[in-house]
Amino acid sequence: MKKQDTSEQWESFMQNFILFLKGKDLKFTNQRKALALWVFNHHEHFTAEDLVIAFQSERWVSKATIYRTLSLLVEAGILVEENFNEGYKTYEFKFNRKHHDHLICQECGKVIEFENKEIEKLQEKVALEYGYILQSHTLKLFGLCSVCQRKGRPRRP
Amino acid sequence: MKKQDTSEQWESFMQNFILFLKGKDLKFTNQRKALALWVFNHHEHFTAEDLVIAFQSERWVSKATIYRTLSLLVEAGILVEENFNEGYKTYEFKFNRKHHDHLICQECGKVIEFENKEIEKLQEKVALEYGYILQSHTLKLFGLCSVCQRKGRPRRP
DNA sequence: TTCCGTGCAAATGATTTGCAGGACT
DNA sequence: AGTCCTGCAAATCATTTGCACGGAA
Repeated sequence: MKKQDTSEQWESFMQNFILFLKGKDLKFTNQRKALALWVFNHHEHFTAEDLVIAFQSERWVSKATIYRTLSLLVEAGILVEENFNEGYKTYEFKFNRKHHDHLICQECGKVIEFENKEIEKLQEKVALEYGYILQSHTLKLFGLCSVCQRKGRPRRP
Repeated sequence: MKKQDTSEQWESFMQNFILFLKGKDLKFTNQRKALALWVFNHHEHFTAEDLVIAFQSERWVSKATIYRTLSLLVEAGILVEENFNEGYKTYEFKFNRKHHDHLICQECGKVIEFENKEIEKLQEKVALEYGYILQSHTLKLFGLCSVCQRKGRPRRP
């Protein structure tokens, strides 16, 4: 919470990104810096379109660069791609955050992050039963949040 | 396995589809019947493209009708849509099949279906903790199957 | 200076839709 | 007969790419 912490995180974050770029002989441009700063400040889920709106309106970073940079950030392990529902990708800040899964309200779209060690253990067990080495997983729970439950019959007419 | 069983399943399946259509004042056309028959015989995962290839080549059902019918089959509860990986949808036969989750090999793409009651119970518990009413879920485990483990270092160069 | 990056617009690929003639009930 | 359907081609939507110029190293 202290300003100092955030600033340190930022340093470490940016260093990480710069090293990643160097390792691939890529340049640390103003656009990449600006986009990295934006994602650093938006830990919630967002889409490419969100970035387009934020940056294209100021005539600052083009759509093409946004998509190209998002791919880099995913490759660098800074973001993860999620396919929640519709025909577009959702991104989530991952750098230095521990793994979690999602609980999604089908009515309002609200997303809650949760972590459950017991479930993870059972997943390992299942993988073993089938002779798999588990590398990663995705768990999404879809339901109705407490607010939407109260709104009565929530289905479309 | 007995012929009789399959035939009975088919009757029940088709009746179900016809009733669904009637309920929405939709017609049971030859195209819809042909597509329903195809999915009934393809319980594995498939894509819209698979159907296009199967039917367009014989100049029998158009792409537009395939997409429109897939939506109907999902609405009827006969198919479920999955977003496994890339930029297209995968469909899976659901009618009269019990729920299951997936274990996917990242090397060869093999998909194993599994069911784990303990995990499902814990999911209910998690949803409750956050005040959600659970409606459905998706659990995907990604890993290496036993065959691919033996092939040595399986990463791309 | 030398690549690499960027912006633009055009290309792509999956899926959707408008329209006019055809097929169920 | 009256709807609902289908096929076609054109339209969308998110995302990708080719190309010529501009900017980091």
